[in-house]
Amino acid sequence: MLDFAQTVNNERETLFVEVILPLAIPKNYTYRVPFELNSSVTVGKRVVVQFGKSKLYTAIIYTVGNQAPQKYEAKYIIDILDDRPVVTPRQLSFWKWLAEYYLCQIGEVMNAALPAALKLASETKIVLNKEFEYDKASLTDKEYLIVDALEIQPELSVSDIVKLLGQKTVLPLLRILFEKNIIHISEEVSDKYKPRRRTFITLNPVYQNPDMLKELFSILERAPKQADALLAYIQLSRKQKHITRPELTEASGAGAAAIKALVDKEVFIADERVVSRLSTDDEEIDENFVLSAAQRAALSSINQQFTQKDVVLLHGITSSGKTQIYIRLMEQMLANGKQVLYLLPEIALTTHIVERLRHHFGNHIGVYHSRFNDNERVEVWQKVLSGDYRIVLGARSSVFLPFGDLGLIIVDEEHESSYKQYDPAPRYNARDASIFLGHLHGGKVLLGSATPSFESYYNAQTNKYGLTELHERFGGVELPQIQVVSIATETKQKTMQSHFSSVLMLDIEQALLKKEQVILFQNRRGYAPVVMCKTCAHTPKCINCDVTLTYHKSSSKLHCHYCGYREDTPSTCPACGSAHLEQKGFGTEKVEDELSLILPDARIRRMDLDTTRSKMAFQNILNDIEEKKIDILVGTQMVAKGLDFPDITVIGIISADSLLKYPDYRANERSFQLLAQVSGRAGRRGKQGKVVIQTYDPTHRVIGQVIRNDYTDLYNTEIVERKAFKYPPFYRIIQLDIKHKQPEQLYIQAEYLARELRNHFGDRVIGPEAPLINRIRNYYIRSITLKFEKDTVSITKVKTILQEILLQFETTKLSQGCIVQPDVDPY
DNA sequence: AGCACGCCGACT
DNA sequence: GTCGGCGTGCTC
Repeated sequence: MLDFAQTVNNERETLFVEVILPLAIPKNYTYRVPFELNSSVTVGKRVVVQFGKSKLYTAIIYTVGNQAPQKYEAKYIIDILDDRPVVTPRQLSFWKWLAEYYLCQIGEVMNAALPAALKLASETKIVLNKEFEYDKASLTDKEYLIVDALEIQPELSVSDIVKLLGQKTVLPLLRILFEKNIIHISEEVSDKYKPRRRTFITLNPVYQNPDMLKELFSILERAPKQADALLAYIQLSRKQKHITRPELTEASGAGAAAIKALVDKEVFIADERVVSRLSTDDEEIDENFVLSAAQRAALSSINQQFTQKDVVLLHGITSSGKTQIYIRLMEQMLANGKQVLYLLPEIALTTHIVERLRHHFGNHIGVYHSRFNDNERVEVWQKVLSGDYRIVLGARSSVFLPFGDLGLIIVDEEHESSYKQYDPAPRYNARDASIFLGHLHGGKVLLGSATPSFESYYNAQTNKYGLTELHERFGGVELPQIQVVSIATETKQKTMQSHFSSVLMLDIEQALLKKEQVILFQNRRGYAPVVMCKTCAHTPKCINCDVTLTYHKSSSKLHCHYCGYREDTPSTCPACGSAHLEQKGFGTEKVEDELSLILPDARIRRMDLDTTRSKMAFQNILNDIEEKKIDILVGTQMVAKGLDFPDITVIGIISADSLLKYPDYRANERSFQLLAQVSGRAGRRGKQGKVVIQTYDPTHRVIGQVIRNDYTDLYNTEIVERKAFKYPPFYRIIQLDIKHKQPEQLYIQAEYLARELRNHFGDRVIGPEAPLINRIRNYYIRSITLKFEKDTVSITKVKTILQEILLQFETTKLSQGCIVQPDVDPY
């Protein structure tokens, strides 16, 4: 169980609490505790406080003290929402560390950490003052509209009134009505989380006696519907322990009335229970797998290294059976009474892996990811807090769950860039945060990958982390055969059919004949990334961003992939009026389209952001592959992850060039990871897979390294450049994204900020530079990059100075309208 | 993040 | 002359 220091407070003493508000504000606020709540204030509980003129927020108690603030009169806390803390002191330390490390506000961390349902909704409700008589004629039109609406519907929220009037500024109006005593403003905080309840039906134990049961059936002869219901119950009870009323109604076909009649007769006993929204498959623990010799060696190596090191990197090629090693490690932790967090990239969190682990660990395992709704998230939160869940399988955000005693964190596919959150702050990396989290719990961290990030591999090479390598594919599965095809050569020989080389087509056709499956990878969604006028070379651009619009055939519109803007595809050039518009480049949509022309009988499906937007779509595609309803799957990066199906034997990389040419220092690392990962999808037991890589640059160094599956060579060549050009893992990078609506202002201000930074950090400051995309959502962007030597510069000191500079910058008149967003370790 | 205060253009 | 646009600053 968790152990919270329950503060026992003198009832006469005036207490003050410092709270964290779920806002991006730079400090915590102090509230006064009413005497009657003195004994209930505990760090980590939620309180309701008023902040500002009218807003109520759910805040978390951060500290409890008895010192009255000197400079202001503290407001009272309005209420305490919890009997026991929902956030542990350890989590609060974690939040604080995260805010400091990633240069953001602790309120932003709170927002990322707590499920929305634990942050109460503050809804300002408006009601009429019934005691007051007023002259309707004295009201303005808008005031009348409000009063009239309130006579029909007694309670309206501010947002209702905004909708009603069709204008944003209703508060002054409401204030007048309030001052005229016509309305009341009542604020109500409602707890949004409601546990799910189900009515369960059980048979009155009296009827366990066969004679009684027989008698019951004869009584029910004249009530056939009820007899049906009883029969259905008896049949169901053989299959499952718990039977809900809806299940019984469905199974019996007897209708709700018959069941109710039996409940009234006390044949059935109905009781309402809180049930889990999460799957509650009955426990079944399967221990029957045996590790190979290589796996056993790896496992003992990991265990041995954990005695000296807190972090171990497991470098194991695809299909080397890393998951089974994880399972063994988890079992050890459970035996020691510790909790385990198993992190996976969101995309890899498929029912496949969940079921596999449920199979082993039964209901002690919780799953947590963004596809869950909020009620489900709160439920996982509570069960982790209570210790019901010993293992959590989750995506990035599960590092925020309230673990009591975390013995081990496994970060699978640790190189995945999706561990880094970018958009709302905190811009944190769950892999790096895990290492600190593990440290807070005195637990161990295992990083697993077939293609480790250079940061992790470097740390392993320099003995900061332990290293275990596993280079043997489990069950003797062969590595796929990789063939590189020169697009240039095939084009010259006229053997390309649209985007498909003769080599790839032959392999696809053979696979189809053998009823095997094919994956085609194209790292670009949409149909044509660019539409260009043949006459004047005009290309349509987004109105909000500095990017060309991508043509999507399915919607027949041009889409912006950055802000979601869409417009109709013009039939003539908007600039010169020419009718000759040309589509340049190609995305997954076009690949799918053209392939279906060449192979009309093949069942082709596409998997990318556009086809998996809905909640179940992703899973549906996986199911269809499994059931062999799909012959060829065309997709983006998504297909590289989480697809583990035995009948996929051919993988085609339509164009490796967009990966290799990507203008970023990590392009080679990324390309290798992606190509190695996609290739790993080909072939399984007894079938050697085939990978075809199409490229204009078949002699590219990285392609050679992929073919030889030579990670070490890749690492050794790249690491030299990383050092020479001052990149991680030798340097720490902090990037500052500077945004402004007016480009001229942006340039001036960014230059000014860079100068200020140079005064402190010298030539460690690079830029301002124009990023790849100059403008997003109507904000122009510049970025300043800071590079600090890892060995010799204290990053903590750097951050302190940096924050001072930023604070100073933000308070000068020179930074008007400017937004500066720090991004620490912007992988 | 809200929300209020405060200062400039287009309307009754 | 006011209404209302959004820039700026504060919230315990």
